[in-house]
Amino acid sequence: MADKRYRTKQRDSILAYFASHPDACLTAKDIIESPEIEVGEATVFRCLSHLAKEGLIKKFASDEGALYQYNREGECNHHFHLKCLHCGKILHLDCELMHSVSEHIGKDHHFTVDVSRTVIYGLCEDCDSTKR
Amino acid sequence: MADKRYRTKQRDSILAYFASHPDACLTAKDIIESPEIEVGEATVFRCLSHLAKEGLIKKFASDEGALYQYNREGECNHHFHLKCLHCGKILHLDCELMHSVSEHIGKDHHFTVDVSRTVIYGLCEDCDSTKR
DNA sequence: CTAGTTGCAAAGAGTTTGCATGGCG
DNA sequence: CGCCATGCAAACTCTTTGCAACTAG
Repeated sequence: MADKRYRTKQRDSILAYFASHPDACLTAKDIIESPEIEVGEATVFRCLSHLAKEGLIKKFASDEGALYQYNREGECNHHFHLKCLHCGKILHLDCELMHSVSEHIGKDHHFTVDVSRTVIYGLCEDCDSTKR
Repeated sequence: MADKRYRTKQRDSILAYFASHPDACLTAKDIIESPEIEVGEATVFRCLSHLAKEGLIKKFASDEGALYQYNREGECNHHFHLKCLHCGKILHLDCELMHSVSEHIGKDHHFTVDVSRTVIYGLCEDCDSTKR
């Protein structure tokens, strides 16, 4: 496998795209079809996989293929994320109580929570009100 | 769309398979390749989708395609689930504190948590100890 | 120059759909 | 009998891989 990483314009443009959409969850398709990015399909997948492996972006599974999201230098790795099932918006749950929740699960349920991989699903305020 | 549902032996055998593996997370492939089940590929997908829509099983996304899990008459809909990133095991987090967590998120963060759709990722006790 | 990267096209998985046949109610 | 379900194969989508040309270091 590749150990060294070259800095190419393709890689840079994909990373820049994530940096300019720091809260968005993007599919590979989003990037391939994005007019700002002129990169071959296979390269997009390869870059995404590299970037995810390096921790610069996060990857998670969804119904319509893998989603990728910018990882702002690890600053989102210590809090939970909420994702709205209706509009797809991601909220950052930075809150003391939630830190103690991880501890509680670790101590009392013997399970080491990986906060950065966990997404709590539900409905955001806006979607919840329009749905009733 | 189909509103009525017929009871067929294919549907029954798939449901029985879930009932006999109540904690397992199964892919469509698992079911198609299972020797106990003699059902066409397309039918498996159609049944899974029906069963999920009816709430008899739960569906969630993963890297290798959708996972389906038996839903024991809704009794898993009010607690969180923990999934080990290493061995894939699912644990049921039935605990008072966690109920109040949903409430807290609802009240203080204006987000209505859908417990049944949420999976908390991390490492279970066994995998955590072998990993260090 | 060397090793990683790219783009294209082909190959692969997983899943869906069209259509004629079969089976529940 | 009517209508949904089934099975097969073809179609589709998302993702990976082989390979020759290319480029960063």
